[in-house]
Amino acid sequence: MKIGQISSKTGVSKDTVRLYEKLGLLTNVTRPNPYNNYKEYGEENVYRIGLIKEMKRIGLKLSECKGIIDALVNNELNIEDREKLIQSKIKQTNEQIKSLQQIKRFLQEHLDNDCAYNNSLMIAKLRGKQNAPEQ
Amino acid sequence: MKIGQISSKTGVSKDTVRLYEKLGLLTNVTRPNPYNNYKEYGEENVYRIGLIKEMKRIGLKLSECKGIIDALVNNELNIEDREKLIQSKIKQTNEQIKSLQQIKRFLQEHLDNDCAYNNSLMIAKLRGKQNAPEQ
DNA sequence: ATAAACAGTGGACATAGGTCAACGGTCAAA
DNA sequence: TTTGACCGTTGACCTATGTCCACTGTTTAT
Repeated sequence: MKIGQISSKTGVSKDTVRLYEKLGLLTNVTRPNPYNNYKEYGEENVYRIGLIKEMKRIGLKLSECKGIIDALVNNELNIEDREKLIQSKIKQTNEQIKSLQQIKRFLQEHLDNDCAYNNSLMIAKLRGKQNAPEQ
Repeated sequence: MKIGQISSKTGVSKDTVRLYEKLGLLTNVTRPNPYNNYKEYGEENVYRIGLIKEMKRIGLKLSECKGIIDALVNNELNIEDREKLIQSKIKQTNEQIKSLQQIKRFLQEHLDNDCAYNNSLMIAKLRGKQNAPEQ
């Protein structure tokens, strides 16, 4: 498919598709027609962009997205190295999940304190010298 | 404490401390000495910067960090609005956790396929037209 | 008293990740 | 065949998040 189609199919702009291509996040982009030099994008790039969107949404940088994708499809690595690479990505992901859960607990605690007696050590820590709120 | 001290205590550069202050992420920054105009940072800012670092690590932007901190300490909001704000942050956090778990499952699946028979639908989807790997 | 370390300000610069506009070529439908 | 939608390239521009530098003033150690 041409760039307009993959753009509307994935919901990212044509410029962004071109950027991702330039950054090496896409694959198998060809120019099959000798009379124009339109590029041709296959379905795997739709899939890649979808995955990139998902990873970006949770805060991964494009270079990290590329790292993951490359780890998954890299033909040059032998099985052991690829396995190690993916294991390390999984570890990173686990750590991020833990951090998020911590933040969630943190928020939840604030919420509980708000409802109960509106006085939390953490609020105090964030607020500093101000007086306790009264509302 | 002065900027050098909070900088080394938190591990972020002085410039970054100044940037965070300018962006409204810190609080209670004063200039207690009338003869110099050195700024004074309290312990609550150490705590804030630590929290910011944690949130940044998992991909939150500074504006989002500010959103969360403000939601937690905002005195202007009444309890209901603050509760709603925090609830929405918790919801966002939950969605991020789900995404991460999906990516983790995704990685795990690749790993399993790698070990088992090195041939996965998803790898194929990412790879596109290339031949199946043989290694 | 003087040098070194520290502080503040302003502005330039850097990188990531895009977005947009201009220009010229191409395709498709009326 | 002409018009409008599409494509590629280039380069400017934008926000976010910092970093660095020059200049000035202050504090501290010797």
